[in-house]
Amino acid sequence: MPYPAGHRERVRKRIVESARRLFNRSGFESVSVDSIMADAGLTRGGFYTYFDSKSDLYAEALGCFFTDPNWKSRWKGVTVDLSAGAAGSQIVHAYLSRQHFDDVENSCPMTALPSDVARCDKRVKAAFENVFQAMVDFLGRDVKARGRRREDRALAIAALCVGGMVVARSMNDRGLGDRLREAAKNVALELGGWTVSKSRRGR
Amino acid sequence: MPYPAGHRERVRKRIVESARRLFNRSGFESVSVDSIMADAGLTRGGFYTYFDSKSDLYAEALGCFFTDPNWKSRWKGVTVDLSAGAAGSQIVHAYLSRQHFDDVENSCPMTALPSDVARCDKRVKAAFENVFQAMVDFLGRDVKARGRRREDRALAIAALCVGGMVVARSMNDRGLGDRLREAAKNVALELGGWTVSKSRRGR
DNA sequence: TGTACATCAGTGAACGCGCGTTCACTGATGTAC
DNA sequence: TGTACATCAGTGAACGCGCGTTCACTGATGTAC
Repeated sequence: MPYPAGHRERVRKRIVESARRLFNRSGFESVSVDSIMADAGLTRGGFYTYFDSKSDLYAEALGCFFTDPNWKSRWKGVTVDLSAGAAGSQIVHAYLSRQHFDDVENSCPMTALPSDVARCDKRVKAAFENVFQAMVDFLGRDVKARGRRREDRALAIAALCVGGMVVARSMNDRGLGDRLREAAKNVALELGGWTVSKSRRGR
Repeated sequence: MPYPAGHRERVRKRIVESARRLFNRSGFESVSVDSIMADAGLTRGGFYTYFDSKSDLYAEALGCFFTDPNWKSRWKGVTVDLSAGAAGSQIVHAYLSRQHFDDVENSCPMTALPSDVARCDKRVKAAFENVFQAMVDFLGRDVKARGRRREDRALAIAALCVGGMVVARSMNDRGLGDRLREAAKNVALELGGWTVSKSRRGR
């Protein structure tokens, strides 16, 4: 058994990480297997001993967003502490933050890749679905409403976060993007029943 | 002056239409100039007498969504009549309809292409921005609130429509997609102050 | 009405390039003795 | 401790292919006479 135990595991993880960042930045088509392997410090030839296809890796890179225990502090200066209560409000603030807006590489894949995924195969969509479902579950526990209305609002808040962010990223005018994130944040907090005092509305 | 007057204009329009449909279906990278020209009944060689680059055509195809006066009846069985009042409610219903969900080719580009656009150049983003701004303007006139709150809600309703649709398209589970569209619709109507009687909530 | 002609919309072969994937090979490693 | 060896992680050349773009050419057209 040459090479230390766990070596393969660690290298594999490094490839997935490189892929996640590069896919987030450039989408599925524009990232080559070559560039992923180079980013991970390897050459293209070894790729197919780790993954069956580029598409396979894509599904894995996409799905690992909430699986990775580090997601809660992925955006610099923004952390989410689910044990501290008001998790829903924290997620909304973090998701629609300027830090998340700017940090494309560590972006939530729902913001960076949704229209890519809509054209992909079932495994990729399944991974996307899991990410969305996880977000809705986190939000839902905290929504101040009951039954159907609670479900509706959890789904809507998630859609609002994703929609606000994805549209903001697709515009030239940074100011308009800021306004949009701000509006989405205000309305999302209102929908969750997490509205804060007026003095904090400016930021 | 060989060829009838307006011939060039008409052919050009046909190319943009083909491009719009194909880009909506497969995104920027996966559609070739060849396939667009073939779809328009031409061969690849002529392309560059009409457009400077593939990217140029993309920007134009994207921007023409609300410019084309036919957008109000783009999805089969769903029409929007802005003169009839309650335009906001109509837009929300149309945007989040199953018809829009299914009709990818005639989809709003904000639903079909947002993460593509986020990686494109300024001209493409400018076109996207115009589409979004147009939608927000249509909605804003009708929102039952005032001042800053009205603006916030118009922006949020638009983001909710786009987000709900784009996420629904990226999932495997059609049922979950239906639930999401439904929830987004309910919440969007509530935000606009356009809530209808309980009996219509099922559909 | 019929013919010769100039125009230019459209053609299709060709360019260099980068892609996903395969495969025969190399060489760094831990192990056995 | 030192050496020979089997293993297998990683290499890089090669495959066929489709891409965006260019360009010398063709042939359908309206016009002039």
